[in-house]
Amino acid sequence: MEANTTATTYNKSNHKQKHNKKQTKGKQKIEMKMIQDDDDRLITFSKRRSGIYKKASELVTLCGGEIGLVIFSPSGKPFSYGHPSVDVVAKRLLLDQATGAATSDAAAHPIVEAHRRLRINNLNQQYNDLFGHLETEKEKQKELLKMPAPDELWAAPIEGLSLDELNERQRCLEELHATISNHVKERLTRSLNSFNNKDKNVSTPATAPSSSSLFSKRI
Amino acid sequence: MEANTTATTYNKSNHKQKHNKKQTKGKQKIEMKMIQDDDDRLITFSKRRSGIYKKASELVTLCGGEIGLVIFSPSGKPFSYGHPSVDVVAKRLLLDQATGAATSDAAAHPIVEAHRRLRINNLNQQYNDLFGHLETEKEKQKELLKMPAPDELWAAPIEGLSLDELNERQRCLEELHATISNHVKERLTRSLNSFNNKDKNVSTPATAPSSSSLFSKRI
DNA sequence: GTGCCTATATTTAGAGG
DNA sequence: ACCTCTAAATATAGGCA
Repeated sequence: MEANTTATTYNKSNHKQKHNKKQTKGKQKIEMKMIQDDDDRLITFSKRRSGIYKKASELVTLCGGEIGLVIFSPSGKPFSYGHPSVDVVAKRLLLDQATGAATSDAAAHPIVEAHRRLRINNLNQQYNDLFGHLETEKEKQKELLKMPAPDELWAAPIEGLSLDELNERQRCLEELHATISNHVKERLTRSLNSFNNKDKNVSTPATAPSSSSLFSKRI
Repeated sequence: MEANTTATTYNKSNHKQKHNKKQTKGKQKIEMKMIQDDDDRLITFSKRRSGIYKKASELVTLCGGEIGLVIFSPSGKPFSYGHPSVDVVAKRLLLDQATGAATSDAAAHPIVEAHRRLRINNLNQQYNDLFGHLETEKEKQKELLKMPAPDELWAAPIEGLSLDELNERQRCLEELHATISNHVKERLTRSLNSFNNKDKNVSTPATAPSSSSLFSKRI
Protein backbone atom coordinates (compact mmCIF):
# COMPACT_ATOMS: atom_id res chain seq x y z
CA MET A 1 0.00 0.00 0.00
CA GLU A 2 2.70 2.39 0.89
CA ALA A 3 4.47 1.49 -2.24
CA ASN A 4 4.75 4.66 -4.12
CA THR A 5 5.77 5.15 -7.64
CA THR A 6 9.20 3.67 -8.03
CA ALA A 7 8.99 0.76 -5.67
CA THR A 8 12.47 0.85 -4.34
CA THR A 9 11.70 0.45 -0.72
CA TYR A 10 12.88 -3.04 -0.14
CA ASN A 11 16.49 -2.19 0.44
CA LYS A 12 16.37 -2.05 4.15
CA SER A 13 19.73 -3.60 4.31
CA ASN A 14 21.37 -0.93 2.28
CA HIS A 15 21.84 -3.46 -0.41
CA LYS A 16 21.24 -1.90 -3.73
CA GLN A 17 19.11 -3.95 -6.05
CA LYS A 18 18.38 -3.67 -9.68
CA HIS A 19 16.45 -0.51 -9.84
CA ASN A 20 13.53 -1.41 -11.98
CA LYS A 21 13.29 -5.07 -11.25
CA LYS A 22 10.38 -6.24 -9.16
CA GLN A 23 11.41 -7.19 -5.73
CA THR A 24 8.68 -9.70 -5.18
CA LYS A 25 5.97 -11.28 -7.19
CA GLY A 26 3.38 -9.60 -5.07
CA LYS A 27 0.11 -11.27 -4.36
CA GLN A 28 -0.51 -13.91 -6.95
CA LYS A 29 -3.89 -15.14 -7.93
CA ILE A 30 -4.59 -18.63 -6.76
CA GLU A 31 -7.16 -21.18 -7.75
CA MET A 32 -10.01 -21.59 -5.34
CA LYS A 33 -9.40 -25.19 -4.56
CA MET A 34 -7.77 -27.16 -1.83
CA ILE A 35 -4.13 -26.23 -1.51
CA GLN A 36 -2.22 -29.44 -1.95
CA ASP A 37 1.08 -28.51 -0.44
CA ASP A 38 0.85 -29.09 3.28
CA ASP A 39 3.08 -26.24 4.20
CA ASP A 40 1.40 -23.70 2.00
CA ARG A 41 -1.97 -24.78 3.19
CA LEU A 42 -1.05 -24.29 6.79
CA ILE A 43 0.42 -20.87 6.16
CA THR A 44 -2.58 -19.78 4.21
CA PHE A 45 -4.82 -21.07 6.94
CA SER A 46 -3.05 -18.97 9.50
CA LYS A 47 -3.04 -15.85 7.46
CA ARG A 48 -6.61 -16.06 6.41
CA ARG A 49 -7.81 -17.00 9.83
CA SER A 50 -6.26 -13.80 11.12
CA GLY A 51 -7.89 -11.93 8.32
CA ILE A 52 -11.30 -13.25 9.25
CA TYR A 53 -10.76 -12.36 12.87
CA LYS A 54 -9.96 -8.87 11.83
CA LYS A 55 -12.99 -8.61 9.59
CA ALA A 56 -15.15 -9.90 12.39
CA SER A 57 -13.86 -7.40 14.87
CA GLU A 58 -14.27 -4.59 12.40
CA LEU A 59 -17.83 -5.57 11.75
CA VAL A 60 -18.54 -5.43 15.44
CA THR A 61 -16.78 -2.14 15.87
CA LEU A 62 -18.51 -0.48 12.97
CA CYS A 63 -21.96 -1.89 13.39
CA GLY A 64 -22.22 -3.13 16.92
CA GLY A 65 -23.79 -6.44 17.61
CA GLU A 66 -22.07 -9.58 18.73
CA ILE A 67 -20.17 -12.32 17.03
CA GLY A 68 -18.98 -15.81 17.74
CA LEU A 69 -16.70 -17.81 15.50
CA VAL A 70 -15.28 -21.31 15.73
CA ILE A 71 -12.85 -22.78 13.24
CA PHE A 72 -11.38 -26.24 13.06
CA SER A 73 -8.10 -26.27 11.27
CA PRO A 74 -7.49 -28.91 8.62
CA SER A 75 -5.57 -30.83 11.22
CA GLY A 76 -8.47 -30.65 13.61
CA LYS A 77 -7.34 -28.04 16.02
CA PRO A 78 -10.07 -25.71 17.20
CA PHE A 79 -9.75 -21.95 17.14
CA SER A 80 -12.28 -19.39 18.13
CA TYR A 81 -12.99 -15.72 18.18
CA GLY A 82 -15.79 -13.89 19.87
CA HIS A 83 -17.03 -10.50 20.79
CA PRO A 84 -17.66 -9.90 23.53
CA SER A 85 -16.89 -13.61 23.74
CA VAL A 86 -18.08 -16.80 22.18
CA ASP A 87 -19.68 -17.53 25.49
CA VAL A 88 -21.77 -14.42 25.54
CA VAL A 89 -22.91 -14.89 21.99
CA ALA A 90 -23.94 -18.44 22.63
CA LYS A 91 -25.82 -17.50 25.75
CA ARG A 92 -27.62 -14.76 23.99
CA LEU A 93 -28.68 -17.21 21.38
CA LEU A 94 -30.11 -19.34 24.17
CA LEU A 95 -31.80 -16.44 25.80
CA ASP A 96 -33.43 -15.28 22.62
CA GLN A 97 -34.62 -18.73 22.00
CA ALA A 98 -35.97 -19.20 25.49
CA THR A 99 -37.91 -15.98 25.54
CA GLY A 100 -38.96 -16.25 21.98
CA ALA A 101 -38.23 -12.59 21.72
CA ALA A 102 -36.06 -11.31 18.97
CA THR A 103 -36.10 -14.47 17.01
CA SER A 104 -39.79 -15.00 16.76
CA ASP A 105 -40.41 -12.33 14.25
CA ALA A 106 -37.34 -13.18 12.36
CA ALA A 107 -38.13 -16.82 12.34
CA ALA A 108 -41.74 -16.82 11.38
CA HIS A 109 -41.47 -15.12 8.08
CA PRO A 110 -38.21 -16.54 6.86
CA ILE A 111 -39.69 -19.94 7.40
CA VAL A 112 -41.24 -19.86 4.03
CA GLU A 113 -38.20 -18.46 2.46
CA ALA A 114 -36.05 -20.96 4.25
CA HIS A 115 -37.87 -23.66 2.46
CA ARG A 116 -37.52 -21.88 -0.78
CA ARG A 117 -33.87 -21.33 -0.30
CA LEU A 118 -33.41 -24.81 0.88
CA ARG A 119 -34.46 -25.97 -2.52
CA ILE A 120 -32.23 -23.49 -4.21
CA ASN A 121 -29.38 -24.54 -2.06
CA ASN A 122 -30.07 -28.02 -3.17
CA LEU A 123 -29.25 -26.98 -6.66
CA ASN A 124 -26.20 -25.16 -5.60
CA GLN A 125 -24.98 -28.19 -3.82
CA GLN A 126 -25.31 -30.30 -6.88
CA TYR A 127 -23.62 -27.65 -8.89
CA ASN A 128 -20.76 -27.54 -6.50
CA ASP A 129 -20.55 -31.24 -6.41
CA LEU A 130 -20.09 -31.32 -10.13
CA PHE A 131 -17.12 -29.11 -9.84
CA GLY A 132 -15.64 -31.04 -7.03
CA HIS A 133 -16.26 -28.35 -4.48
CA LEU A 134 -17.85 -28.40 -1.09
CA GLU A 135 -18.38 -32.10 -0.96
CA THR A 136 -19.58 -31.95 2.56
CA GLU A 137 -22.41 -29.63 1.75
CA LYS A 138 -24.48 -32.72 1.46
CA GLU A 139 -24.35 -33.17 5.16
CA LYS A 140 -26.01 -29.91 5.69
CA GLN A 141 -28.51 -30.66 3.03
CA LYS A 142 -29.49 -33.80 4.83
CA GLU A 143 -29.88 -32.04 8.10
CA LEU A 144 -31.93 -29.30 6.63
CA LEU A 145 -34.18 -31.70 4.88
CA LYS A 146 -35.20 -32.90 8.29
CA MET A 147 -36.92 -29.64 8.96
CA PRO A 148 -40.22 -30.30 10.67
CA ALA A 149 -43.35 -30.29 8.60
CA PRO A 150 -42.09 -28.49 5.55
CA ASP A 151 -45.46 -28.66 3.92
CA GLU A 152 -47.05 -26.49 6.52
CA LEU A 153 -44.72 -23.75 5.58
CA TRP A 154 -46.51 -23.31 2.33
CA ALA A 155 -49.73 -22.19 3.85
CA ALA A 156 -48.58 -18.63 3.73
CA PRO A 157 -50.95 -16.22 2.08
CA ILE A 158 -49.94 -15.52 -1.43
CA GLU A 159 -51.14 -12.70 -3.47
CA GLY A 160 -51.70 -14.23 -6.80
CA LEU A 161 -51.75 -16.98 -9.27
CA SER A 162 -48.60 -15.85 -10.90
CA LEU A 163 -46.79 -16.83 -7.82
CA ASP A 164 -48.01 -20.34 -8.22
CA GLU A 165 -46.84 -20.21 -11.72
CA LEU A 166 -43.49 -19.18 -10.51
CA ASN A 167 -43.43 -21.98 -8.05
CA GLU A 168 -44.34 -24.44 -10.71
CA ARG A 169 -41.69 -23.13 -12.95
CA GLN A 170 -39.28 -23.33 -10.14
CA ARG A 171 -40.08 -26.97 -9.71
CA CYS A 172 -39.55 -27.66 -13.35
CA LEU A 173 -36.27 -25.91 -13.24
CA GLU A 174 -35.20 -28.09 -10.43
CA GLU A 175 -36.06 -31.19 -12.34
CA LEU A 176 -34.31 -30.03 -15.43
CA HIS A 177 -31.35 -29.11 -13.38
CA ALA A 178 -31.25 -32.51 -11.82
CA THR A 179 -31.48 -34.17 -15.17
CA ILE A 180 -28.68 -32.17 -16.61
CA SER A 181 -26.65 -32.74 -13.53
CA ASN A 182 -27.07 -36.41 -14.07
CA HIS A 183 -25.75 -36.25 -17.54
CA VAL A 184 -22.86 -34.09 -16.60
CA LYS A 185 -22.04 -36.36 -13.74
CA GLU A 186 -21.96 -39.35 -15.97
CA ARG A 187 -19.68 -37.70 -18.39
CA LEU A 188 -17.53 -36.50 -15.61
CA THR A 189 -17.09 -39.96 -14.35
CA ARG A 190 -15.36 -40.80 -17.54
CA SER A 191 -13.33 -37.69 -17.98
CA LEU A 192 -12.67 -36.65 -14.48
CA ASN A 193 -9.03 -35.93 -14.93
CA SER A 194 -9.46 -33.28 -17.52
CA PHE A 195 -12.01 -31.40 -15.59
CA ASN A 196 -9.89 -29.25 -13.41
CA ASN A 197 -9.94 -26.44 -15.83
CA LYS A 198 -13.48 -25.36 -15.99
CA ASP A 199 -13.20 -23.81 -19.37
CA LYS A 200 -11.27 -26.63 -20.83
CA ASN A 201 -12.95 -28.23 -23.72
CA VAL A 202 -13.72 -31.71 -22.65
CA SER A 203 -15.81 -33.83 -24.83
CA THR A 204 -16.54 -37.47 -24.61
CA PRO A 205 -18.43 -40.07 -26.56
CA ALA A 206 -22.10 -39.67 -26.22
CA THR A 207 -23.15 -42.50 -24.02
CA ALA A 208 -22.52 -43.65 -20.54
CA PRO A 209 -22.61 -47.26 -19.54
CA SER A 210 -23.09 -47.12 -15.83
CA SER A 211 -22.52 -44.73 -12.99
CA SER A 212 -25.98 -43.34 -12.89
CA SER A 213 -26.18 -44.61 -9.38
CA LEU A 214 -23.42 -42.26 -8.51
CA PHE A 215 -25.85 -39.48 -8.45
CA SER A 216 -28.98 -39.99 -6.55
CA LYS A 217 -31.58 -37.80 -8.03
CA ARG A 218 -33.42 -35.88 -5.43
CA ILE A 219 -35.36 -32.68 -5.19
CA MET B 1 -1.50 3.17 -4.63
CA GLU B 2 -0.45 6.10 -2.61
CA ALA B 3 -3.20 8.40 -1.62
CA ASN B 4 -2.13 11.37 -3.55
CA THR B 5 -3.95 14.62 -3.44
CA THR B 6 -7.35 13.23 -3.00
CA ALA B 7 -10.47 13.59 -5.02
CA THR B 8 -11.79 17.02 -5.46
CA THR B 9 -8.95 18.44 -7.40
CA TYR B 10 -7.66 16.45 -10.26
CA ASN B 11 -6.00 19.30 -12.02
CA LYS B 12 -2.37 19.02 -11.33
CA SER B 13 -1.47 22.35 -12.67
CA ASN B 14 -4.55 24.24 -11.90
CA HIS B 15 -6.11 24.11 -15.28
CA LYS B 16 -9.19 22.46 -16.56
CA GLN B 17 -9.10 18.77 -17.26
CA LYS B 18 -11.67 17.51 -19.62
CA HIS B 19 -11.42 13.81 -19.19
CA ASN B 20 -9.81 13.54 -15.86
CA LYS B 21 -12.89 13.84 -13.74
CA LYS B 22 -13.40 11.00 -11.34
CA GLN B 23 -16.70 9.37 -11.74
CA THR B 24 -17.02 8.25 -8.19
CA LYS B 25 -15.18 8.81 -5.00
CA GLY B 26 -14.26 5.18 -4.85
CA LYS B 27 -13.84 3.43 -1.58
CA GLN B 28 -13.21 5.97 1.10
CA LYS B 29 -11.38 5.33 4.27
CA ILE B 30 -13.65 5.26 7.26
CA GLU B 31 -12.95 5.57 10.90
CA MET B 32 -13.06 2.37 12.82
CA LYS B 33 -15.80 3.38 15.11
CA MET B 34 -19.49 2.78 15.36
CA ILE B 35 -21.24 4.11 12.31
CA GLN B 36 -23.80 6.56 13.59
CA ASP B 37 -26.11 6.84 10.66
CA ASP B 38 -28.64 4.04 10.88
CA ASP B 39 -28.91 3.56 7.19
CA ASP B 40 -25.22 3.47 6.52
CA ARG B 41 -24.67 1.11 9.38
CA LEU B 42 -27.20 -1.30 8.06
CA ILE B 43 -25.74 -1.25 4.59
CA THR B 44 -22.24 -1.74 5.88
CA PHE B 45 -23.44 -4.57 8.04
CA SER B 46 -24.91 -6.35 5.09
CA LYS B 47 -21.94 -5.89 2.85
CA ARG B 48 -19.40 -6.88 5.39
CA ARG B 49 -21.38 -9.82 6.59
CA SER B 50 -21.38 -11.14 3.07
CA GLY B 51 -17.69 -10.47 2.87
CA ILE B 52 -17.04 -12.53 5.95
CA TYR B 53 -19.16 -15.37 4.66
CA LYS B 54 -17.11 -15.40 1.53
CA LYS B 55 -13.86 -15.35 3.39
CA ALA B 56 -15.05 -18.18 5.55
CA SER B 57 -16.03 -20.30 2.59
CA GLU B 58 -12.75 -19.59 0.88
CA LEU B 59 -10.84 -20.62 3.93
CA VAL B 60 -12.69 -23.89 3.99
CA THR B 61 -12.22 -24.44 0.29
CA LEU B 62 -8.53 -23.71 0.33
CA CYS B 63 -7.59 -25.35 3.57
CA GLY B 64 -10.33 -27.72 4.50
CA GLY B 65 -11.46 -27.84 8.07
CA GLU B 66 -14.75 -26.69 9.47
CA ILE B 67 -16.18 -23.39 10.49
CA GLY B 68 -19.14 -22.07 12.42
CA LEU B 69 -20.07 -18.43 12.68
CA VAL B 70 -22.84 -16.59 14.48
CA ILE B 71 -23.48 -12.88 14.22
CA PHE B 72 -26.05 -10.76 15.99
CA SER B 73 -26.93 -7.70 14.04
CA PRO B 74 -27.04 -4.38 15.86
CA SER B 75 -30.78 -4.79 16.16
CA GLY B 76 -30.46 -8.24 17.57
CA LYS B 77 -31.25 -10.48 14.68
CA PRO B 78 -29.12 -13.59 14.52
CA PHE B 79 -27.26 -14.65 11.40
CA SER B 80 -25.04 -17.60 10.92
CA TYR B 81 -22.77 -19.33 8.50
CA GLY B 82 -21.33 -22.75 8.79
CA HIS B 83 -19.46 -25.38 6.92
CA PRO B 84 -20.46 -28.10 6.77
CA SER B 85 -22.99 -26.53 9.13
CA VAL B 86 -23.00 -24.70 12.38
CA ASP B 87 -24.42 -27.79 13.96
CA VAL B 88 -21.64 -30.03 12.79
CA VAL B 89 -19.04 -27.63 14.06
CA ALA B 90 -20.79 -27.28 17.36
CA LYS B 91 -21.10 -31.01 17.75
CA ARG B 92 -17.49 -31.50 16.97
CA LEU B 93 -16.58 -29.00 19.58
CA LEU B 94 -18.70 -30.89 22.05
CA LEU B 95 -17.09 -34.14 21.09
CA ASP B 96 -13.65 -32.73 21.52
CA GLN B 97 -14.52 -31.49 24.92
CA ALA B 98 -16.11 -34.74 25.97
CA THR B 99 -13.05 -36.66 25.00
CA GLY B 100 -10.79 -34.11 26.56
CA ALA B 101 -9.11 -33.32 23.32
CA ALA B 102 -6.84 -30.34 23.14
CA THR B 103 -9.09 -27.38 23.13
CA SER B 104 -7.44 -24.15 22.36
CA ASP B 105 -10.50 -22.30 23.43
CA ALA B 106 -12.94 -23.91 25.77
CA ALA B 107 -15.24 -20.95 26.02
CA ALA B 108 -17.41 -22.09 23.20
CA HIS B 109 -19.23 -24.89 24.88
CA PRO B 110 -22.59 -23.20 25.39
CA ILE B 111 -22.83 -22.65 21.70
CA VAL B 112 -23.47 -26.31 21.29
CA GLU B 113 -26.57 -26.33 23.39
CA ALA B 114 -27.67 -23.11 21.85
CA HIS B 115 -27.62 -24.50 18.40
CA ARG B 116 -29.25 -27.71 19.32
CA ARG B 117 -32.21 -25.83 20.66
CA LEU B 118 -32.18 -23.45 17.81
CA ARG B 119 -32.32 -26.20 15.31
CA ILE B 120 -35.21 -27.82 17.01
CA ASN B 121 -37.32 -24.79 17.64
CA ASN B 122 -36.22 -22.10 15.26
CA LEU B 123 -35.57 -22.14 11.60
CA ASN B 124 -33.94 -18.82 11.55
CA GLN B 125 -30.49 -20.25 11.84
CA GLN B 126 -31.00 -22.55 8.97
CA TYR B 127 -32.42 -19.76 6.98
CA ASN B 128 -29.42 -17.59 7.51
CA ASP B 129 -27.11 -20.43 6.95
CA LEU B 130 -28.62 -21.06 3.60
CA PHE B 131 -28.73 -17.43 2.81
CA GLY B 132 -25.04 -17.11 3.37
CA HIS B 133 -24.27 -19.97 1.08
CA LEU B 134 -26.59 -18.71 -1.54
CA GLU B 135 -24.89 -15.37 -1.60
CA THR B 136 -21.50 -16.92 -1.83
CA GLU B 137 -22.45 -19.35 -4.53
CA LYS B 138 -24.20 -16.71 -6.50
CA GLU B 139 -20.99 -14.83 -6.86
CA LYS B 140 -19.13 -17.86 -8.01
CA GLN B 141 -21.70 -18.52 -10.62
CA LYS B 142 -21.92 -14.99 -11.77
CA GLU B 143 -18.54 -15.05 -13.39
CA LEU B 144 -19.58 -16.95 -16.43
CA LEU B 145 -23.18 -16.09 -16.97
CA LYS B 146 -24.74 -15.42 -20.25
CA MET B 147 -28.37 -16.12 -20.32
CA PRO B 148 -30.01 -17.20 -23.52
CA ALA B 149 -33.73 -17.03 -23.90
CA PRO B 150 -35.23 -19.03 -21.09
CA ASP B 151 -37.61 -20.83 -23.34
CA GLU B 152 -34.80 -22.31 -25.27
CA LEU B 153 -33.66 -24.04 -22.21
CA TRP B 154 -36.84 -25.90 -21.75
CA ALA B 155 -36.87 -27.63 -25.06
CA ALA B 156 -33.19 -28.06 -25.36
CA PRO B 157 -32.19 -31.62 -25.99
CA ILE B 158 -29.64 -32.76 -23.53
CA GLU B 159 -28.22 -35.68 -25.33
CA GLY B 160 -26.19 -34.05 -28.01
CA LEU B 161 -24.35 -31.48 -26.03
CA SER B 162 -20.74 -31.28 -25.11
CA LEU B 163 -19.71 -31.12 -21.56
CA ASP B 164 -18.97 -27.48 -21.93
CA GLU B 165 -22.38 -26.82 -23.24
CA LEU B 166 -23.94 -28.69 -20.41
CA ASN B 167 -21.99 -26.74 -17.91
CA GLU B 168 -23.02 -23.52 -19.47
CA ARG B 169 -26.57 -24.64 -19.36
CA GLN B 170 -26.21 -25.36 -15.72
CA ARG B 171 -25.11 -21.86 -15.08
CA CYS B 172 -28.00 -20.43 -16.95
CA LEU B 173 -30.34 -22.51 -14.91
CA GLU B 174 -28.78 -21.33 -11.74
CA GLU B 175 -29.24 -17.76 -12.68
CA LEU B 176 -32.76 -18.25 -13.87
CA HIS B 177 -33.51 -20.04 -10.71
CA ALA B 178 -32.10 -17.29 -8.59
CA THR B 179 -33.99 -14.67 -10.51
CA ILE B 180 -37.27 -16.40 -10.10
CA SER B 181 -36.53 -16.94 -6.50
CA ASN B 182 -36.01 -13.28 -6.02
CA HIS B 183 -39.36 -12.52 -7.48
CA VAL B 184 -41.00 -15.04 -5.24
CA LYS B 185 -39.22 -13.61 -2.27
CA GLU B 186 -40.34 -10.12 -3.01
CA ARG B 187 -43.90 -11.16 -3.41
CA LEU B 188 -43.87 -13.18 -0.26
CA THR B 189 -42.41 -10.37 1.70
CA ARG B 190 -44.97 -7.95 0.47
CA SER B 191 -47.91 -10.16 1.00
CA LEU B 192 -46.78 -11.35 4.34
CA ASN B 193 -46.38 -7.83 5.49
CA SER B 194 -49.85 -6.95 4.49
CA PHE B 195 -51.33 -10.03 6.05
CA ASN B 196 -49.44 -9.55 9.19
CA ASN B 197 -52.07 -10.96 11.48
CA LYS B 198 -51.93 -14.13 13.42
CA ASP B 199 -53.44 -17.27 12.06
CA LYS B 200 -54.02 -15.91 8.67
CA ASN B 201 -55.34 -18.87 6.84
CA VAL B 202 -55.17 -18.75 3.14
CA SER B 203 -54.81 -22.05 1.51
CA THR B 204 -52.90 -22.60 -1.61
CA PRO B 205 -53.95 -25.19 -4.14
CA ALA B 206 -51.50 -27.90 -3.36
CA THR B 207 -50.47 -27.75 0.22
CA ALA B 208 -51.16 -27.64 3.89
CA PRO B 209 -54.04 -25.78 5.47
CA SER B 210 -52.68 -23.50 8.13
CA SER B 211 -49.77 -21.36 9.02
CA SER B 212 -48.46 -19.86 12.17
CA SER B 213 -48.01 -16.24 13.00
CA LEU B 214 -46.11 -14.15 10.57
CA PHE B 215 -44.07 -11.10 11.13
CA SER B 216 -42.23 -8.65 9.06
CA LYS B 217 -38.63 -9.16 8.25
CA ARG B 218 -35.96 -6.83 9.35
CA ILE B 219 -32.29 -6.75 9.97
C1' DG C 1 4.90 -21.50 13.36
C1' DT C 2 5.24 -15.63 13.44
C1' DG C 3 6.41 -11.41 11.51
C1' DC C 4 7.87 -8.30 7.87
C1' DC C 5 7.83 -6.80 2.80
C1' DT C 6 6.14 -5.80 -1.72
C1' DA C 7 3.16 -6.12 -5.62
C1' DT C 8 -1.10 -7.48 -6.79
C1' DA C 9 -5.84 -9.38 -6.03
C1' DT C 10 -9.91 -8.49 -3.60
C1' DT C 11 -13.06 -5.88 -0.89
C1' DT C 12 -15.92 -2.21 -0.23
C1' DA C 13 -17.59 3.11 0.52
C1' DG C 14 -20.24 6.07 -1.84
C1' DA C 15 -23.53 7.29 -5.18
C1' DG C 16 -27.21 5.98 -8.48
C1' DG C 17 -31.32 2.73 -10.19
C1' DA D 1 -34.04 -3.13 -0.13
C1' DC D 2 -30.66 -5.21 -3.63
C1' DC D 3 -27.65 -4.53 -7.83
C1' DT D 4 -24.27 -1.88 -10.41
C1' DC D 5 -20.25 0.93 -10.96
C1' DT D 6 -15.85 2.95 -9.76
C1' DA D 7 -11.77 4.08 -7.42
C1' DA D 8 -9.39 3.68 -3.34
C1' DA D 9 -8.44 0.84 0.75
C1' DT D 10 -7.29 -3.56 2.32
C1' DA D 11 -5.96 -8.32 2.33
C1' DT D 12 -2.71 -11.49 1.09
C1' DA D 13 0.71 -14.91 -1.99
C1' DG D 14 5.19 -15.60 -2.21
C1' DG D 15 9.63 -14.69 -0.13
C1' DC D 16 12.75 -13.91 3.49
C1' DA D 17 14.24 -13.32 8.51
